Amino acid sequence: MLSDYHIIIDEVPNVCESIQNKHKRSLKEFYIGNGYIEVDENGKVFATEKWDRDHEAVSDTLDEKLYHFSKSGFLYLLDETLFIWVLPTELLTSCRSMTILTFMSQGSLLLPFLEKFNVGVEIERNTEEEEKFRCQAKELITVKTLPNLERFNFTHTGQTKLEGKRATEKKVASALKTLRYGELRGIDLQDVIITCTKSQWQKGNDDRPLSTGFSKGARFFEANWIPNTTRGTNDYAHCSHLVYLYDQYINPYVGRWLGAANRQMSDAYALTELIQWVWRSRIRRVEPITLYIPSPRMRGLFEDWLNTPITSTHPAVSIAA
DNA sequence: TACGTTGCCACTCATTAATC
DNA sequence: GATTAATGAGTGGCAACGTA
Repeated sequence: MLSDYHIIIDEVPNVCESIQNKHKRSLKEFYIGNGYIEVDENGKVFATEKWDRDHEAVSDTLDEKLYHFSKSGFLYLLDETLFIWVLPTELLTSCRSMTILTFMSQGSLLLPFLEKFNVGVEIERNTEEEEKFRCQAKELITVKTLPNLERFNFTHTGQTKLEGKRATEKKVASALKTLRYGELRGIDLQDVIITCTKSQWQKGNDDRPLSTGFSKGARFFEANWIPNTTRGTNDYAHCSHLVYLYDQYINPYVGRWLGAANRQMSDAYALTELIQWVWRSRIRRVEPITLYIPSPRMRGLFEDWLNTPITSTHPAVSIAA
């Protein structure tokens, strides 16, 4: 059906997404031991005939959602513990050609993914455009830290482990409050975007969120909290101030599976994700912004990129697959 | 001494419970 | 169902504290 078409996508598609963690023992005993799933050498999960026959009857114990994912052929199991959804490579290869326009392709998981599944790739880049983009960013972005939060661990795990440790959460809230009544005095919080793990910012349903964790007592709840993975929206293109409470790493299971578990890849990934997030703000309208990044690693990566002229020996930035 | 940071109090607002 | 009271959460502002 697609074989006559040349397809162009202007954003890197998500190649995988974690669905669910299971304890190794329960997975071995209930899913594999009882003969409901089989897993091939690549990690692909196949529902057995037994699960086909019994899936409704055992749905109170074995996850029905996983059954449907596996029947669609999108389900993989990593290290006998993490179920992930994987983009079917046929979507990329069944057309005459697929071109993906992107920025900083070396930081996306798409390249190691295509390599793992032996999909041929040609990479083209335009260093002149990249350099223009970088120069403009350097001119428009003021990068700042939040001194009191530099020692905090803002990785996903770091933030998750803090949940409920009120004394520590309060230090973050306190730093935000100081920012609000200090440097951000007079700034409408509707013009501010902030990210951290969702559970450290709000609880309850999304229609009527209640503040919790870092936002509790921070006087910052009116700001626009958006996920660290946000991309492809113009809803925040009016925002002038950004607070980035994150230290990004590739999910270690996914990283190992894709052969991308190294420092260089991890840093490139973190930088790409950060840049995607920053470009939700009014910088996309070529207006100046102030960006607060307390994590020394993330701030260092961003400032290095901002201050290093892009030459032709710089890693590739756009791909054509 | 100046300035940044933190804790506390009083106020407002939204929600829920109680009463008619 | 409408009104009122009680409760909880969030906020603004200020005073006290700590540090250079």
